[in-house]
Amino acid sequence: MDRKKTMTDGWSGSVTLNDVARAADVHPSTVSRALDPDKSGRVKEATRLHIIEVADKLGYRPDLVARGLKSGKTGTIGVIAADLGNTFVTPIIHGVAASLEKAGALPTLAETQDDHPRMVNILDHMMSRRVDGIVALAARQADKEALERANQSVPVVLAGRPLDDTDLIQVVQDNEAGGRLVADHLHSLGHEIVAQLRGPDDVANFPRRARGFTSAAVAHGMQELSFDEAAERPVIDEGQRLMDELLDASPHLPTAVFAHNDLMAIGALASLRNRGIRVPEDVSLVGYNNLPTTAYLTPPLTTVRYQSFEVGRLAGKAIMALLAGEAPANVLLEPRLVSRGSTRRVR
Amino acid sequence: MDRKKTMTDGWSGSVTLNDVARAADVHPSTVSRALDPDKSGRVKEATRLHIIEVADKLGYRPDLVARGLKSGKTGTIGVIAADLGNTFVTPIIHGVAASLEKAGALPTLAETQDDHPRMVNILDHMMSRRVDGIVALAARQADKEALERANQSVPVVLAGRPLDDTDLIQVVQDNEAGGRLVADHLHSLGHEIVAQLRGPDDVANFPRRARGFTSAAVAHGMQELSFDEAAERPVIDEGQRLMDELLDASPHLPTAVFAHNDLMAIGALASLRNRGIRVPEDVSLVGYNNLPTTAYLTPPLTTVRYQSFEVGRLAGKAIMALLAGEAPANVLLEPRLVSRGSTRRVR
DNA sequence: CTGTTAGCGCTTTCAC
DNA sequence: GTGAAAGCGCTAACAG
Repeated sequence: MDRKKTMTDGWSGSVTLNDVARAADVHPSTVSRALDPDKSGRVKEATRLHIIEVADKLGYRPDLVARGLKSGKTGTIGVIAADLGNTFVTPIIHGVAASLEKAGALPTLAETQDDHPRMVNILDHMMSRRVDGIVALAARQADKEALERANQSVPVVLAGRPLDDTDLIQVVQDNEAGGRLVADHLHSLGHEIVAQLRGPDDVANFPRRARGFTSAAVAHGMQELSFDEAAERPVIDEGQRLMDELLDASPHLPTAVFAHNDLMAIGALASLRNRGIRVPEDVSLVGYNNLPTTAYLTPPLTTVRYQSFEVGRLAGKAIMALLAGEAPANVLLEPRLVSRGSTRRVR
Repeated sequence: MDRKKTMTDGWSGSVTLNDVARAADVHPSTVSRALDPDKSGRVKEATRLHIIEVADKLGYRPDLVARGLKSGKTGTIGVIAADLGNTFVTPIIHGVAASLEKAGALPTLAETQDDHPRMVNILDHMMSRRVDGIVALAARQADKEALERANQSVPVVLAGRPLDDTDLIQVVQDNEAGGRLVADHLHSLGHEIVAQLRGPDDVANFPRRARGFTSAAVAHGMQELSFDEAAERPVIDEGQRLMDELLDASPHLPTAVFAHNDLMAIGALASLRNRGIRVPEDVSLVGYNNLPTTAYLTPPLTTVRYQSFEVGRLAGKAIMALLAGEAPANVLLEPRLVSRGSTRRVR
């Protein structure tokens, strides 16, 4: 490993603007100008070319940290997720990264584990690092004040998880509409007795889905089994557990079940299968998010498309717009039902 | 939005060490010492407490950018993935983030899209940002020199994707052993005619899996159908396409197929199903990675466990060790076969 | 067009 | 124990 050695006698990365200036026999500020696309006009073409040549030969790399100290901009956007292990957030991060790249910015990641004190810590830490902005995928209602406080210092955009009663810019899906779509779909198939497997209450997506579903179900005159227990976390195991409990608690089977996300639906499917209840022959099942593998389940899962990448992309765009002094609007993406084999007309 | 206003008259984040010094009526360097855990001993207890109190009251946050300029350490580790849309990398990033957090560092992300020039750009950019180290998940053989060059400046660790003929520290799984496990498993079930659906050649994981599989198959006296086409990318669609081609090209069916990852296996399953070929009755099928949903497919997929989170965690640990001047060893994690319903004894 | 000067916020000698 | 002074690498007035 050469690093140790080269570190001592100066590796390529440690060539500074001053070194270039000395080698090119000009003043540092001239180098600064020559290398800045915006200002290279103010430098004589010949010197500019000379400087660039010298800089190249020396392997000069601008120090963005030093530049950041001066300019106040770090080119870094903090991205705060609840849990990077959750496949739902990945496409959002992907989208954010794609948007930032166009502006030469880079995302820096942290995880709250859905823990409020951790969220506060992370916000603090990110301010200390002078991130230019924050995209929060992890917002829970409890985090609202902390996020709004952060927004006093740098722009904050919420992505994928909305918050009630806030002025923060939000890029999310219309979850109520999504819930309604599911109820509409089930109604159109003749279902009259339905139930929900709820995701955690404190993540606004889930109560909104529930509200949309219930309101449409009521409007259609459907009967919803009352089952208010919510999953601790919206994961496969919890879906299975809730489905088990619903089956144990209910005197009669619903003809259709709406699981608040695909992972919970997969768990529900396992629960039903274990008891010999067939999907969709005995019970129809709907998920949410349209994860890539849901189409390959048996039966393929009916679900609601959540354009996570798009959410991330637009959130990234919004944060860059805020930094440019513009005032981006909230975005509410429209859900779309993806009808597959796990739902069928009730006999 | 208060930001604009507060930006003008000074928001909480802009309280500097100098402000604290002035308010506490001491010299800036005393504040610096009082707030540095390592040096707080050299400050009188009373002044220290006073300073801390004042700092708190003013809402002082150290500026990590300024500190970084001085110390040369940014507390940032560059993480380079090929494609954040690939669910295989997410747990690795998750693991890296978890390890870094313990050291107060944060990952900064970029994507190569498996494009070599982009890799070079990203490395450049990350050096410019003075990242303290780099964890590369995206290594292709073509990137070797660029990564080794970066390693002259800051420590580089490879995670999840190995590289041949390099001294870079690597944290990966023993893919050859994984391939052998699959062949052993199929042999133990009496399979004699087998085939592989190959992942891209330029990602060392896949040729290694292929090599391990073939060598064990040969050792067991099994016959491997020659089918050398490799997927462009290791995804569902490509798995389906390759399976289709294999079926079209081969005069007789293999009794078992090894898809180089789970996504390709899912595609293969769809292809087989479309032709009325049953898994596992007619053909056994094996994947690789043990993605969470594979257990819920019909049939549940036999696969090889890849401890991605662990790979990330250890890679993060390795990079922090390198920064601490230690010399971590390469890590080669042992794969484990997860036997499920998609493979059965041949009749 | 180019050089001079100053300083971003912090740490770190070196004095006293 | 604390203060003074210098400087990390860069940019941004301001001169000339």
